[in-house]
Amino acid sequence: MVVLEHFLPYRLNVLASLTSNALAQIYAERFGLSIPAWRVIATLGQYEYRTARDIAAHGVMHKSTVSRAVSALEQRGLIARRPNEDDRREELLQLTEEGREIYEALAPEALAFEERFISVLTEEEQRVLASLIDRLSGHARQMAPEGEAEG
Amino acid sequence: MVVLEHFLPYRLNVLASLTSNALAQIYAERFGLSIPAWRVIATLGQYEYRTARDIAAHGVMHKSTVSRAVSALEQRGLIARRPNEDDRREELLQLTEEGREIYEALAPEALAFEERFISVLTEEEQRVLASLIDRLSGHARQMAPEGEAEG
DNA sequence: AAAATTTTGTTGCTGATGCAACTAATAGGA
DNA sequence: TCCTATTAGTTGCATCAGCAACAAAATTTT
Repeated sequence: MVVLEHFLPYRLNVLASLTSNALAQIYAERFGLSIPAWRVIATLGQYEYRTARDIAAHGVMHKSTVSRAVSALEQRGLIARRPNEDDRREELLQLTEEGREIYEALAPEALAFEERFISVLTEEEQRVLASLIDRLSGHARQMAPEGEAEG
Repeated sequence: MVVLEHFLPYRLNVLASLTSNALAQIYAERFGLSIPAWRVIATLGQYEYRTARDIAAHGVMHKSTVSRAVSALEQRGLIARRPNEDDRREELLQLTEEGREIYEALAPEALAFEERFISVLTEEEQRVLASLIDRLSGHARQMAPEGEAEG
């Protein structure tokens, strides 16, 4: 018999949703950003220039999700696109000044949230958790090669 | 700076999505069930009689999600509703014979998937992971009291 | 060099989700 | 008892996700 409360995929989903929703509230209420938008901004904050394709891979999102998030962010003036002259299929994306300001306001809050969230665990437990997640993710990717994750 | 690959909420989401998608494929392709539908069936498989409200709480789903899943399952003849004579706002739900057959075919597959999925970890690591997830979930619930999780 | 294939990114469509408003039933208070 | 508040469940609405089809550009094959 499957006891839902003990079923690992279920529990992972519940935990991920709890944290995701709590975080999304910060993104949305304070900065009007969706989770995909946040991932785009976080990627560009980290790497300066990236293409939509890179961002999708980095943020584990579907390319259409990224495309729409990028459009919205561009309209809001938070990121800028510039065609790549060497390969005109691609566009290089980067944060505008305003985009970077938002990133720099948001990043510490995201990290503070993570810190608060994970503070029930000891440092050692945090390391163990990170390692277990890594191994499970690697294994899960092998089990189901294709596919992007939620946004 | 937020390094997405190291950011715990992000990593939890990716892992949960990976497992969820892989599992959902089994539910969907083999039995035509969505995740909410699976949770309803799993709950009724476990408890026999339940109200929609119980199922929502047990499966951490929004009541509208449960309502629609229940309607669909009823139409397919997998569950039956019976008004509670003592409180006619409620309806008691239970699996039909066909519903139970599906549950009994699906449950072992779900458990086998879980087993395969978690088999990269030792028994001891599995226990540790379960405990860490429990503590984090409990803590996350305190941080953001309201709210249901994905379906 | 022409044709076929692959790749980047966009968009129409469909289905799912959560919120909020609603109905019906019950419980509680004056 | 009547009036209000709460609760179970449904449904309209807006949003959002992913798929698949597509256009444009680059790459590979012959």
